[in-house]
Amino acid sequence: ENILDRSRMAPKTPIKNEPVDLSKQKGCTPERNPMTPVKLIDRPQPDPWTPTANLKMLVSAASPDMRDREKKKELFRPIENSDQSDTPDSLQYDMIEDSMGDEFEKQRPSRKQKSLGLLCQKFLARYPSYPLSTEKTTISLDEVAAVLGVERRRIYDIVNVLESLQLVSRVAKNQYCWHGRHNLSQTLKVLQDVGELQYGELMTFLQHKEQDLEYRFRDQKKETLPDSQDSPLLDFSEPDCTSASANSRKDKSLRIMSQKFVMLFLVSKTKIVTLDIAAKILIEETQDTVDHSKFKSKVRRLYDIANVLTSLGLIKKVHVTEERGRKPAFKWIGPAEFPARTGNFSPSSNPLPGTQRGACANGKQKFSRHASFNFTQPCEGTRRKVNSEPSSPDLERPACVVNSDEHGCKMINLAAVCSQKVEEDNSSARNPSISSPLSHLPVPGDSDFCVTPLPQAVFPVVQTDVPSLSLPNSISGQALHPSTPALNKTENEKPALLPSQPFLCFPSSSVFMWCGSLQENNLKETLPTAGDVGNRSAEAQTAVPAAACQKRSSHQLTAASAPADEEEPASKKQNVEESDVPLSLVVPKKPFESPKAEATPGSVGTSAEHLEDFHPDLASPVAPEATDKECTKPLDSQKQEECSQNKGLGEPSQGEEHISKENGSQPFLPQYLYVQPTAGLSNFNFLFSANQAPGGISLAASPLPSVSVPCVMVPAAALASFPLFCSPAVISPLSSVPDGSFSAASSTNFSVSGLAPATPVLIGTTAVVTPKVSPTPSVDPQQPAQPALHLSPVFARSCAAVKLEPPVCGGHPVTLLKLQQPSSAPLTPKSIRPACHEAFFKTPGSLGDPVCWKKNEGNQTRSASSVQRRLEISSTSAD
DNA sequence: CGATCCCGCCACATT
DNA sequence: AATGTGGCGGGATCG
Repeated sequence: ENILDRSRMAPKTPIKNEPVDLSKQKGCTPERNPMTPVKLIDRPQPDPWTPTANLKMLVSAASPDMRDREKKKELFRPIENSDQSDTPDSLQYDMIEDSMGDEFEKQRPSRKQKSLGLLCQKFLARYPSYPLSTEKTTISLDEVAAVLGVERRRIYDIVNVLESLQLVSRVAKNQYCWHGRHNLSQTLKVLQDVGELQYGELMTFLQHKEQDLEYRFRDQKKETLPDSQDSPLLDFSEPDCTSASANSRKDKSLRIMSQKFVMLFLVSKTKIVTLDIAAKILIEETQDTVDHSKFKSKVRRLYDIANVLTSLGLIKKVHVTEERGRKPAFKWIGPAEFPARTGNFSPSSNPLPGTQRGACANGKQKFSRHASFNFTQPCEGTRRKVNSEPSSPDLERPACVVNSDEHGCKMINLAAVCSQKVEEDNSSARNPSISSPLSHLPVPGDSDFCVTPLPQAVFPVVQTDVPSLSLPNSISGQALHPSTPALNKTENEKPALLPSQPFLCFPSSSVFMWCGSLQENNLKETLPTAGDVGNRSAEAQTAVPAAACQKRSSHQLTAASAPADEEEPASKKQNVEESDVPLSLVVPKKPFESPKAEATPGSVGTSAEHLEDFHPDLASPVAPEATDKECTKPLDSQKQEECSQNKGLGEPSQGEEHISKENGSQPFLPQYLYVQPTAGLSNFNFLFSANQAPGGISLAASPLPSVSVPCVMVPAAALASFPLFCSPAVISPLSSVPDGSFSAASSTNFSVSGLAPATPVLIGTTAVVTPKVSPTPSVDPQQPAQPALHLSPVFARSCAAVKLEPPVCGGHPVTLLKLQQPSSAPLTPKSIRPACHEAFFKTPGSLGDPVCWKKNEGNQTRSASSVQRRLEISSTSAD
């Protein structure tokens, strides 16, 4: 509908403003956006511009009926149209169909045409979903409002929600910085973690019990908790800088509400949340009392938020049948589960940047940062962070604190929510593939990659967090980083930094093997998802994919139909978007993606590709990224010095096999190989094994020192839950050796040993990357904290993991935890930081030596290092 | 008639 | 005080 509407809308809406715009545009010519940095998307207002639109325009022009204003616009448009002809397909259809009837509508813009959702789509169309690193796009509220032809107030509605997801951040008065979706997965992860903390316990609890309980709870709810939720869940806001003063009203509402709303989805089993339940949960006070009016008001706001989220392709409207009848509800169709429940907490540390506006007003700094980070691809981002660390400004973002105690109440609600039955809006919606599969993907990588801009800096941390459960986190993080480091080298960034950090640096080309923690099963599931994504990407790039992904096909169709999708991601379609979303998810999985992304704009696709690796089909199709392929193969011959294994790799699929071979026993393991194309960076190749081994990873990771890759192998069991890790552990580059030591764990795929010699590798913990960046630090602290706070579950898990690990790193992990905990306890970011520092320093030695890394024995060292790093980072930043 | 949600008043925040 | 933000809810539309 929206689409159609849009087309229609275009004509009308703008009326007032448009003239202005037009004038501007004219000057510039179609692309005009000159003014706006954004430029990216011309299509922004595609609606009008579609070819069909043009026709309409012409027609209308011909007819006297047309309005004056319209005329103006139209006149201009035609010109523009020519340029933009490419505009979105959807529009076109509409246009065609409508063309005749439109006129009427034009005249009178229906409410729909003015809807916030549509407006949001237009808004999003203006900016690239995955902006290039270099670009930092600045958004001027006034300008956008004028261009879109709406009052500024409406723009606030959109921006506030986007900000809650960190798609944008406020830079200054009237100015926002567009970050795109690079960090989206990270943000979601954080929200999920936080949500779990707050609601999760109950949720899970409830879930088990099930609906019955739910209902009960609902009733109970009233009684139970007063929730103090008031305080922003995630406060992105920076506690520190800005005076607390700001808190007052701003923190609340839309931004926070949006985050909470998203959390409900992420925590909900069904991924479906009804408006009323959400409203009740979100109402600060006790639910019962809630006046009807208050409730109504809340619902209204939720509609506003839902419209934006829908435009983002994160949710869609559905109906749930409950006891009584059907109720409006929304279903989450965005990426789902990242790291997953297993190790959630970490995120909290970094919470989302979003809110923090006020904080220090460092607009400048932020700005710069953003610039640097944002766009760079994830990988770079991480790197930069490192570099940037010194800069420190980031601190602003200090971690967010999450307070989530009120869980109880919420939980109840959640439970209710969860329990809800969904009618399922439609068969299609359900595709498990989308939501669930994705979930599997761990995002660890993403976070790293994504790391985005400062504000987001947090994320990186988050990543770590995930793993936080046990060391694994760090590991995972590290894994990701490798690429970054490499980049750094190339770039010249400071090697020094790198060393400190947890990553591995490989000389330009190197091959990495990853072990996926995911279980086969999971993998499979994930794969599909990935596949989807991949497909999309592939399709976009090449037509190939389709076959492979049946699943998506339905969804894809749209995409397929419009080859251009890639280009237009944001522009319109949810469909596309949806796919996009998943993609993003995917990306996360593969830590490396980011690098690629850098190289290729279509980073998203790339990520998918990686995933695809698993599937032969996908992989090949993906090809589009010739680079990848090239990389892979070349790797064989070339790069992978170490990778004896890799040889086989030539192809990704093969790579898997190899891995498996090595692993031998492990059936699941070999998931895939990821080769990183050199594209942007130095050439890195990655091989992933999908196996679960995650557990191993975690530990292994910690041990950084010994780059020896071997580490990885943690018993999966523990980690299993976290897919992420794998990677970290992974990293071990080539693993020629296997395992010896660790592998014992079973999964061990790699033997890093080989690597060490071959190339200098730096292994960092995940944290590493971020280290310097202030934001991250904060995050780290949090992570630890969370666990502590929270809970047990995680904690326990972590412990378990640790136990498993013992052989390898055992102790270390634990240690880390402890350290973290302290920090966590305080909760407050600040407090945490200090702690971190201390901790950080303790271990430093290990970190510092590059050499150590390579060889290091020590898991311990590694772990410590990672931890330290984190700490450092925080500290540095703080400093 | 209930579900949506546009519109813009106006309070609070920031400059 | 002016201007930026954005809470909030009346009431118009939609279905």
